[in-house]
Amino acid sequence: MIDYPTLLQTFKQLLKDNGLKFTNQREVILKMLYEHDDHFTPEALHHLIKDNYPQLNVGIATVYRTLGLLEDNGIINSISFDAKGKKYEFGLKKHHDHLICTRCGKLIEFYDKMIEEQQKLIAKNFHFLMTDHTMNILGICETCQKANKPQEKI
Amino acid sequence: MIDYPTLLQTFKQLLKDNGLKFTNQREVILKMLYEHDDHFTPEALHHLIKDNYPQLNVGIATVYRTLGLLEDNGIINSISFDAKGKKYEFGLKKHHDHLICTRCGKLIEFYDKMIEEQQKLIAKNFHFLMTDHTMNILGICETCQKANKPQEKI
DNA sequence: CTGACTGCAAAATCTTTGCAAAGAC
DNA sequence: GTCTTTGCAAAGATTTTGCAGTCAG
Repeated sequence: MIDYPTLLQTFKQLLKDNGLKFTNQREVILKMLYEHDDHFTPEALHHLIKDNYPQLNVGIATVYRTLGLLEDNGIINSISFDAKGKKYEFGLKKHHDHLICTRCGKLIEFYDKMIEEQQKLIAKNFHFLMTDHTMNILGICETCQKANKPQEKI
Repeated sequence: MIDYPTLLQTFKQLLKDNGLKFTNQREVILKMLYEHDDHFTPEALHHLIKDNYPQLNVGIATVYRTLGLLEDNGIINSISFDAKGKKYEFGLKKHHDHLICTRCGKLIEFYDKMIEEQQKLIAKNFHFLMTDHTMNILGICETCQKANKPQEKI
């Protein structure tokens, strides 16, 4: 995976190329997503940053604006799992797919060689030059299954 | 696919089994989703119903409540596409995935048995109760590869 | 009759926007 | 110094909830 100094360099160049400015807020948001191999809602990320960099006093609006910026440039990815918004993860890492719990929103990453191979085959059969793919398996995670064993809501 | 009278019967039984009542509003919402092979936001569905059954005067809250009820029982599915909410579709039909051309935006549906089976296996390994899954293969279609047209956003 | 359902409006969430002050270059 | 960015608060957009009247069984 890309190392942090290189990532930072790339990010700075990207900003420069677009007449944008490199700010502490932008760096901290990038860094948090790089360092944590996890998926964050904008709000969770905001909390995390406030805890780690209280003196910066980052506003939630800046978090949203920076996430949009990073996503537009392919540095992070977002996943929509329900009506309660998106989750973001650092994007420049090994390809993987997701299991998403539709009750608690938990995301689990997985990689399956057979599926990757099969996708290549499908693309080939349709004479498609595959550049990317996403797969989400939606369902109910083990914890939620146990927690809600008796079906109550009709 | 299930025929409407059977679906209605199933729905009524489901309600009865849970001490819930069969109402005109609930039937109309079910019927709309059954009859249209399309994806609706709650708001779009609300409009459609108001246009078709103006005398019922269905409230948006009832649409949300009924969609939740139907989804919880697997009669309809929801898809999250961005932070702006979900779309719903009738759920008791054949699954398919998509190939998407990033140059011309063409969308090709496909179904692959091996991938479907493999997904089940993955869900099982994670003790996930799979309710749905989506797979999109992004790339360049045959036509666009030949045309070698300049890249543009979908 | 009784308890569930409904529409309405208000509240709750989540995200975006306007703006004056602060900051990057 | 100039133009972008920021935090704040207000506005938007979407979804949920409280409640009194209505309706199904």
